[in-house]
Amino acid sequence: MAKGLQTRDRILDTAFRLAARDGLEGLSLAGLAGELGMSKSGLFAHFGSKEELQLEMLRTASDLFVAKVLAPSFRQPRGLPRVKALFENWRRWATDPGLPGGCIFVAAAAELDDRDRSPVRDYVVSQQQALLQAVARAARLAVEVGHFRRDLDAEQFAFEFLGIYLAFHQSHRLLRDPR
Amino acid sequence: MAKGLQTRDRILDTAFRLAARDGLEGLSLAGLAGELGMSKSGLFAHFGSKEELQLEMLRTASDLFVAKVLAPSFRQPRGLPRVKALFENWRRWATDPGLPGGCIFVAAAAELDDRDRSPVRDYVVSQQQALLQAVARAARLAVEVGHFRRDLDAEQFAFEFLGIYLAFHQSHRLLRDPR
DNA sequence: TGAAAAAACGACCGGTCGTGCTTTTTTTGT
DNA sequence: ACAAAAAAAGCACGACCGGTCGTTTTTTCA
Repeated sequence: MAKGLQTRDRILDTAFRLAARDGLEGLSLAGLAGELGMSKSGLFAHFGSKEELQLEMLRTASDLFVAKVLAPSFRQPRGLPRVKALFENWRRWATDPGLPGGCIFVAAAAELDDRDRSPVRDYVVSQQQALLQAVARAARLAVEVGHFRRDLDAEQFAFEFLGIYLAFHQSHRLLRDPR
Repeated sequence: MAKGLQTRDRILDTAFRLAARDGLEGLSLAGLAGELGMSKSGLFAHFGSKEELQLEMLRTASDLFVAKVLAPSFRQPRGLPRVKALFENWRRWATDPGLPGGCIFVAAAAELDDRDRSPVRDYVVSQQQALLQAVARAARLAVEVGHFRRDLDAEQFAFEFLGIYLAFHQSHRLLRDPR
């Protein structure tokens, strides 16, 4: 009963990498199966539908994001060190050479932005909001500690934080500007 | 000899709107033909390939962007008024209710970011760079006129300008936050 | 070790994709 | 008005899509 879950993890891990480059729709069962060296039907049996595979894949991506970006940052002392760690870890996440295609959430957000509501879209939205909230929380703590101006708008700070990340992501991935 | 070009324009205009929502790959010939009330082959005869259609469509999008955002802004007096107009016109472009799906270039950029080079990708990159340059130029003029600090880094300003735009676009389209 | 259960497989389904080729309809210039 | 030219339609193709199903292989556990 363990072998199944093990392959399932392998599938999700590969799907995660593949989807970062080709998008959520661009990720095809045949292509994924080929990459894994297994049959399409054998792969598909692990999931009830492609949508469920996408959802599970995004969940593993979230877990990885928490493990690599959020958790280590929030282990830093509150205030400026934590905000700086957040920035630096997030930047690393977007440029990790092991993850071609950059941040899946950036790709997914652009892909789903004006689409109808769907479980996948709802999940991406909720994750994005949770992330903005986490950044805002770190900023508020930095105000309390005295590292930031007392009148700082934490939500606005999180918004601009995201903006810099998106612009950096685009410059790095699209324009291939290493700066 | 005029009817052909006229239909061609209609096709490109509709393709432009459709691609903003569904992306460059998501835009299908059958769907586009259906939207136009014409046959897939009749439509296809206007272009040698789908790639050429995508390119032509992006060119019309660029023309529209210049006409609606850049040209009117650069008619404003140099300095702060011009920069403000740039910001405001650009914001309007991203929220134009006539263009569901927001800015095609944002969608295309996310879709193509880590893909191999292609004529379409090259075009999007060149347009993005030209846009950043235009913003930087406006910023430099604002420095000359004395509206901005003398030591302003114009390229950095353009980068952050883009960041705010991207974050705004995402918040508006994905999170549906009207703020 | 052998039977039950889980996992992987291969063939196949209806449908859509982009793209040719041929024919019909519409527009154009005389 | 009529022939030449342009535009649109019709049809078919091979490839790929997500998904189903019955069979075979592998794993698990008694």
